[in-house]
Amino acid sequence: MAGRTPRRSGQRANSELLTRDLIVTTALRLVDADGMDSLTMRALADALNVYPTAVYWHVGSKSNLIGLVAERVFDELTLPDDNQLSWDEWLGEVVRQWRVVMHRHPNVAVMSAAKLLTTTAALPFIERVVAVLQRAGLSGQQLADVYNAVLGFAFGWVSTELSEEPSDADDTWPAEFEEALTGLSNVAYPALTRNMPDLINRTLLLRWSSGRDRPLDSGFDLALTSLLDGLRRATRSRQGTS
Amino acid sequence: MAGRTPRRSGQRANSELLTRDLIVTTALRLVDADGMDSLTMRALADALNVYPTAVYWHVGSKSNLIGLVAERVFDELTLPDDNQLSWDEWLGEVVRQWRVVMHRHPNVAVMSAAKLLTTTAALPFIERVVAVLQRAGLSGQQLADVYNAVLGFAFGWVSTELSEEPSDADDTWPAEFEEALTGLSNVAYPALTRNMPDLINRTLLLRWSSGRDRPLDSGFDLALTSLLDGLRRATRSRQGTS
DNA sequence: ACCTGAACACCGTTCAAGT
DNA sequence: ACCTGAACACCGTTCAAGT
Repeated sequence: MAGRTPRRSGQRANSELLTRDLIVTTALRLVDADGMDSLTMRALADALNVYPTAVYWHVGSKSNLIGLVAERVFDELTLPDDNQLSWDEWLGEVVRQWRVVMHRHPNVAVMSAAKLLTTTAALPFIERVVAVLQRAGLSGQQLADVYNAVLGFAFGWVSTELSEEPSDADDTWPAEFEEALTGLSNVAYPALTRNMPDLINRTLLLRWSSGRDRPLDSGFDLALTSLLDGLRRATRSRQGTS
Repeated sequence: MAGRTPRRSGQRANSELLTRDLIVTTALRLVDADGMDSLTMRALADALNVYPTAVYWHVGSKSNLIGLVAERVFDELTLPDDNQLSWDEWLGEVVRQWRVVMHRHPNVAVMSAAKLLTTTAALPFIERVVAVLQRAGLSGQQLADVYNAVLGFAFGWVSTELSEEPSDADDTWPAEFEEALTGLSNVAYPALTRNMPDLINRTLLLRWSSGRDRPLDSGFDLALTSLLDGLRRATRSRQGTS
């Protein structure tokens, strides 16, 4: 097909030169538009109007490129001021911010929870989180536990909310799944059938739409406030332990 | 190479016949052994000593096969008795069980949070969860919110814990990352450097080992108990509020 | 019904060569 | 330094044909 082959002349089509930055920007655009699977080195090269190997020269490998895309999304985070807020309020705002950004880039969100990120680009972010926890009087193992509890929740919960729908193209599975759920026997599934109106396509394992189309706002709010409430009590009762 | 081509005779090598069940079992074995990426229809066919198209006849497509593998892992869950336990205690046990099973199949865990699961196989599990919440006096939107809060935490947090390390083969990034973290300036990163011994390779974004090798037990425990504690208070204070 | 065998349209990545 | 061009060893999936 036309468009597969880059320009034949020595220079690129547009006046911009091929840079690492432009590559990452274009990659993020592809991922946002059509999902992580649609990010191929060849499609990316096509979009940039160069040969795939030109992309390799700038980013090394696909997995490295994916890391760069994740960093780019990280940079969209703007952290709240850490005065005027208690540590749990501040962390709550950070997690909310995280969710907002991830809803802008759901395909990156899903990937971020799946792949271990080892990037120094997140260090300024982490410094602020640790500083807030330290100022709250936490230290040692307890500081690490609160950190993991909250960030694990933020990354994981939002990623689960945004998990991607199967793309079997022509498929009829949403209709079939809905039919199966509405047609459930109320003797075999008494609790489920009774509460189905509040659950169907609104809860995990009972939905066919991703949180991209149907955000689980109230469930997220409840989870976040409950977690922080519980953490506040847990840290208050045995402050400074170990 | 040898081994690529199935047997030439009419029948399979071993006496077992090729069934959907055997295919799923073999697929799970491949995924557990070498990760989700190593599950290719061709490698699977090789392991079963048939042509790839024979696998297609039984499972339809790769994405359908992945769903079947997820169901297989789901079946390993054994739910606790729901008498003798309060609803939050019971849910806590379920989430712990979930984590135990996912630690047995980390590659499936990561995939489960990334892909939207629409399977009727989980319905008996869901019925019990909803029944427990209902018996606790929850209903309507509040029931759905608690459900999403807890399951989203279970799926997401554990998936984040178990996220997979990059596999760039020969790579030296673990050592480089560790060096970057230990060599941090304590004027630029005062809180981070002060707490680094408790954080390095033990917390999200500051680790190069997956939770498969270094489980985040205490962080998980704190998060789970805090979440449930908070949920108990939140539901008690405004019971029945739709 | 169940499987073989060949083919199509893709992948990520490497290597040599150009400028 | 930066990119072209060709090639290698793979993919998922479809289709026709065998038994």
